[in-house]
Amino acid sequence: MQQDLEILSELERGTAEILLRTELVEKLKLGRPLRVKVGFDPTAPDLHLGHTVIINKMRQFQDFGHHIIFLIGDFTGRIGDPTGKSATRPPLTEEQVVENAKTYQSQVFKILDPEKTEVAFNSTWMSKMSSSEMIQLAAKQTVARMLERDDFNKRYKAGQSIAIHEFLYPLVQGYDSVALRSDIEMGGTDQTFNLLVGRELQKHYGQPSQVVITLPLLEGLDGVNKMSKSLGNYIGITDSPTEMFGKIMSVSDELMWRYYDLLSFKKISDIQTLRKSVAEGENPRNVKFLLADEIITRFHSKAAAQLAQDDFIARFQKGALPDDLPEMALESPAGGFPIGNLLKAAGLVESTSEAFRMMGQGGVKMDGEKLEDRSLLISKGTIAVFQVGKRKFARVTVK
RNA sequence: GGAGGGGUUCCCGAGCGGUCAAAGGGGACAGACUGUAAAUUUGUUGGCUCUGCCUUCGAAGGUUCGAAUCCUUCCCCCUCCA
Repeated sequence: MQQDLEILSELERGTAEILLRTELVEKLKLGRPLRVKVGFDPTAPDLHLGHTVIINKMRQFQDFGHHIIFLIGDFTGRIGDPTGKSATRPPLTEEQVVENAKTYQSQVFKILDPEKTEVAFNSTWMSKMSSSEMIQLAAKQTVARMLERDDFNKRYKAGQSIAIHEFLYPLVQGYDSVALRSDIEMGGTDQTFNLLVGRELQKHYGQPSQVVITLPLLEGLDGVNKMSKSLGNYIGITDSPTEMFGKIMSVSDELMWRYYDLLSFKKISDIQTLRKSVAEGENPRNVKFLLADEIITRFHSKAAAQLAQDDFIARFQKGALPDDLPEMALESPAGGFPIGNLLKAAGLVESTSEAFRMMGQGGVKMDGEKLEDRSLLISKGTIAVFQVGKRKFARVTVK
């Protein structure tokens, strides 16, 4: 009993909400592995730290002996989302789904134990569902209830469109819980509504309702929006150690604590100690170093983390060039390579116009020398390091 | 089915025949300052063979010396009524 309570407080750590907590306590007392379901969208196979908040929690359940179901929502992914609003997602092909699923697994298993994880695809049962069954499923929810969901509500009030199939997605997700007989479903706080639909549907299908556990959404590097690939404010778990280090260092001090809370495996008391030291004058940068070290060690290795830090110090405190400097040889047109074109060909800028803009702002350097002459021609045989802004470099050999 | 409103550059949003690559804000990027932090501040923000040229204002046609702005058809969104 005492032991159950200890487990409970560990499981509660870092969660946003548990509905209902009393039910969770009951379920934990059942003395059998609980079926914990978490769904993932197969359209974005590259995981970032935002996803790992929940994966870490899954790992925790796993460590306590529970059964983790990693559900891939391939059925909905294959239908696509032609709402029109959010940059029309093309439906995925079966091969793409399989491919994405593989990518997912290889990344997720950096945290989860593959031996103890069940991977499921909702197309297994959804693609067999007949249209009459689908309508029966739809009959179990009401439009008014759907409009309670925050984003639907806002869009409805703002006069934006809501396609019918969007109402179907929460139903499908909820039905997944029925199909899997899940005891617990976890998701981000933005999933609360969908997760609750699962509870209701299970009741309709004569099953005990799942406990819903929501986890906070991790803010992205901008500190405002949730971390997402499409916003470009993410730290991917396959990012190189140097990239990770740089991105973590660019996080604001305030956000750093948020990352500690949601991503670090350190004890809460240890994090408190760090906060205290900063309050007493410690440079927050050093605390950020520790965070970077922990995260890079998790996804790469301790050695890689150390190298990344050394590289960072050398580069930004001593002005050295990065280790992983891209090297390339570019074919020059006759008569010399116009600087704008060279920067574009090297991938340092999007367009020659941008190259000229950057030059006008003093953001372009060749071997450390600021370049300002936009008509500059780089002659064949030149080997030089070009830099645009603080973080874009390339060593170019002009052929 | 009927009536009305609307689709503008990354986003929001002005423009309603020439001076519009298109106000303003947001975001982003770059410079200064720093701890690749925040705040502040300066600037940039369609492309190119860059003092000029080319492409953009839902799509396609048309009127005009000239269209984001006018006309026609089409597509899409919203509101109210049925």
